[in-house]
Amino acid sequence: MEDIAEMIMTSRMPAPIQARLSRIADLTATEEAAVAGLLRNRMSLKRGADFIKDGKPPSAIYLVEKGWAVRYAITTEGKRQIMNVALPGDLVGYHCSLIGVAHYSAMPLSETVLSVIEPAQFSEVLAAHPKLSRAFSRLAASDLAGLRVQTIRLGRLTAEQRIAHFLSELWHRSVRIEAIRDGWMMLPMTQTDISDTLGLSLVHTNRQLQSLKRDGLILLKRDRLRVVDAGALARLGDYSPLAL
Amino acid sequence: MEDIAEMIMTSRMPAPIQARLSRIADLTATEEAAVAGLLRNRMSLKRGADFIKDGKPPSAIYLVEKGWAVRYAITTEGKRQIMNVALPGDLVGYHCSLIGVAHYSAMPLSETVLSVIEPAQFSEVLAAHPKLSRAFSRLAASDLAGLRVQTIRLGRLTAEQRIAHFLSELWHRSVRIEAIRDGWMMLPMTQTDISDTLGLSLVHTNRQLQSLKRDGLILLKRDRLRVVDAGALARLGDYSPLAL
DNA sequence: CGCTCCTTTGATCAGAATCAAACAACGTGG
DNA sequence: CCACGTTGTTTGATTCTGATCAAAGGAGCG
Repeated sequence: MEDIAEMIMTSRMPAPIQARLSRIADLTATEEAAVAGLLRNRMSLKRGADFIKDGKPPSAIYLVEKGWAVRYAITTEGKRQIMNVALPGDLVGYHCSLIGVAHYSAMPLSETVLSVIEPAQFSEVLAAHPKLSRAFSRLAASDLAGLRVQTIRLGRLTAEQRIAHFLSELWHRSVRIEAIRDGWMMLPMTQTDISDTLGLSLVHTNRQLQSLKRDGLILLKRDRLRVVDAGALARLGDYSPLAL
Repeated sequence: MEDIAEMIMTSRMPAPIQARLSRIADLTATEEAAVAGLLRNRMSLKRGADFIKDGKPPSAIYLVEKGWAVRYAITTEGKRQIMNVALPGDLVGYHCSLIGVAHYSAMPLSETVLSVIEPAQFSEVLAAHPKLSRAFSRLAASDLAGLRVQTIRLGRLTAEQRIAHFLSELWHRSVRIEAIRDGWMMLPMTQTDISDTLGLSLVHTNRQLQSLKRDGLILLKRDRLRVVDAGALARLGDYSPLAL
């Protein structure tokens, strides 16, 4: 019974965004259907395939369904800064499509499935459903909040703290979207990706990660992470989960 | 004649936001009046008087009319990180009011005049005027863009570059809002404020500023800044003005 | 099996933090 | 109107975090 109900549900609206929105506002069947209507086009990309390019007009709005993606920019000196990481259920490119030009690039970190949303259709749906409009505004607000946290992380935390803080955030967000399996989280980021997110050098990132392992706070294999002592890690990185 | 026309104009909608919105979309008289209706309550605050407090539900949305304000947070170690600076025409607290809790504090850097907007009234107006709604969404988008730029600045620029980049941004934004008088810009920030924005120590900030003065890129007095060679400063800081 | 990408280690260097203290400007009250 | 306290700026000396350089291991893949 449960299963059937769930299947019907997910056949209407893909799981990640469904879970996300339902935590923000509870939607009527009509509203859910409207969202589902936006998400009919899927696209599968492999690591590194930019789907938004800095300086170009974005061609769509993207919803991450499976896998991870990052927003990033490259300085004239060729250094890369990753601004944030988008997990399943996160929307990428909405605000760029408002301005008409992307001010960052976006790419998947691993094999990733995206829903491709037509901007015009998106604004139609928002206009027609005020409750959805509000829900998506809140999603945008949490994006903003995440960026502000990134600012603190880069500006005022030490290398060790940044890593502890960042891993805490990833862990916490993964818990929220139920992406922890058997106590492990898939972590499709290289250490280079992590350093480019945290404004550190690769070598230093590597050493700090090792130190966290040595201290028994985390376990880290190839592409999986396990946070052993989430409390201690959060305290070390001065991390507190965002409201919402 | 000009003066009278201008006075009528400003009696409808205060100058800073008027200029801002009109660059984004051209509004009808009705829409302008709707905005003006939101901005009837003014408030004057002195430096340091928090009008948004981290962790508390924000009581209103604020529009900076005169003076500068900053969004900031304090780490558990007591370090302050300023996330961004709000100049006249900038909106503060909109997204916090959506979430219902502020994830930063905000305070004026100097004697500052704010318009206090009732959140409920604000969303009513947005609901009633789709064009305004879109215009404010774009404002929000440029906020986001500014934060992303701050991320790059903190993560991948050297101290010298950060300062050059930041001063370039302030200068450019001041030009946009016509706040340059006789080639000088009011800069109501202490060097401590600047260091807390750029994630630097006070001492280092001071030395880098002096170096920019020595190199003839800027002139800096007590509370005024003059950018002598905007091109060189921008190049040094890898700054490029945001679209919009 | 050989290539490529990623991680790890070692050694050195430099940018920026910290510590300490003097100096300058400002506002206030006597 | 000046003395004084406060806040902000400047300077000097030292320390340390984290960058850079160089190169060796590992893992996955065609």
